[in-house]
Amino acid sequence: MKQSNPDPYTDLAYSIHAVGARATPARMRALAALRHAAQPLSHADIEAELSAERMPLIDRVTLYRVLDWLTEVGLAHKVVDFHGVFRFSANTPDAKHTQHAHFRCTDCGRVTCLDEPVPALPHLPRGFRLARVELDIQGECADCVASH
Amino acid sequence: MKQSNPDPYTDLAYSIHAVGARATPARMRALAALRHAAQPLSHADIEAELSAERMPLIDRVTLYRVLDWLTEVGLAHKVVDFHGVFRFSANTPDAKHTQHAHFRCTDCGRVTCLDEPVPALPHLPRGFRLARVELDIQGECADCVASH
DNA sequence: CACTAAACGCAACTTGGTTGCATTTGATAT
DNA sequence: ATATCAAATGCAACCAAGTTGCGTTTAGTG
Ligand SMILES: [Mn+2]
Ligand SMILES: [Mn+2]
Ligand SMILES: [Zn+2]
Ligand SMILES: [Zn+2]
Repeated sequence: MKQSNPDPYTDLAYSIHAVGARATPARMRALAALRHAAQPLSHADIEAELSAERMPLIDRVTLYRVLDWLTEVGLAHKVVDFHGVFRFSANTPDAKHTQHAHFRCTDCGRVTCLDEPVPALPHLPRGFRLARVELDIQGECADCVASH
Repeated sequence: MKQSNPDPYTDLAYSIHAVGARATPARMRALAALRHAAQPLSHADIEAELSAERMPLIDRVTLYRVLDWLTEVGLAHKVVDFHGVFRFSANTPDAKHTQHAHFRCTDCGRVTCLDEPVPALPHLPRGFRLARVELDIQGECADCVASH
């Protein structure tokens, strides 16, 4: 368990060891991809990125398992997009991405983080227990509206 | 274009003719299923229901096309659930289902309509155009929490 | 360096959804 | 009533995303 990097967040192996697990290449590379991404990535997105890095290929099943595992241990966040495809994002230490909503442009496909906080939920009937909430907002971004 | 039923909403053929299209068995039966449903139904749900009615079977491709068509003309509403599966609900004339959120129990799978209105959205950056919003709330319902 | 639980790679499979095309049919016009 | 034809259907083949089972490899530990 070497401690290479002084910043615990940017050190991939450190982050993985921190949840008590083995820091394998597949996990580190997938997590790196998520951390450098500007938007939530699909399995296909990540597979494409990883195979561009000229390194040994990671099996697609392994990648599915790694992504679900990252989600399980809280290093990533999993949501389903409007096409029914799962997308993953890195959970920053302060969990920024869970605190705000995302806007997806139907034209160019870009995802914009909305800076305002997610609105308060309608409160649940007595006895109900909340697990998670997903808020997806779809439309056209300013660029696409302008260029019509 | 016979006008059999005095209530235009409960008359399936009427509703379909009203959007200028042919009232076929597949369309009427699918729409009926959605209108009688207490929750949004998946393609598989509807297929099961339709094949229980002892009538000629409707091809699965036709059902996919009918559901997307109903959505296109505004007779139905299409959303994607937490598993990435599309679910459809009938659009009542006053569009009730678009005005409130749904709670899905991870245990028993039941969907509960939350009576409170959907909270106000975070407002969008200048120039953005909103098309649709999807709010999904997941957790355990009171029954499942009680029976642990 | 040896050990072993944990992770990986591969093949096969499943589910949900789509495409192309030949055949049938609902509504209209005669 | 019947002919007509765009619109809708049925079928076969295909695709994309995700899962399961199992034998092999490997990260971390002593
Ligand atoms: Mn964000
Ligand atoms: Mn799918
Ligand atoms: Zn755009
Ligand atoms: Zn329940």
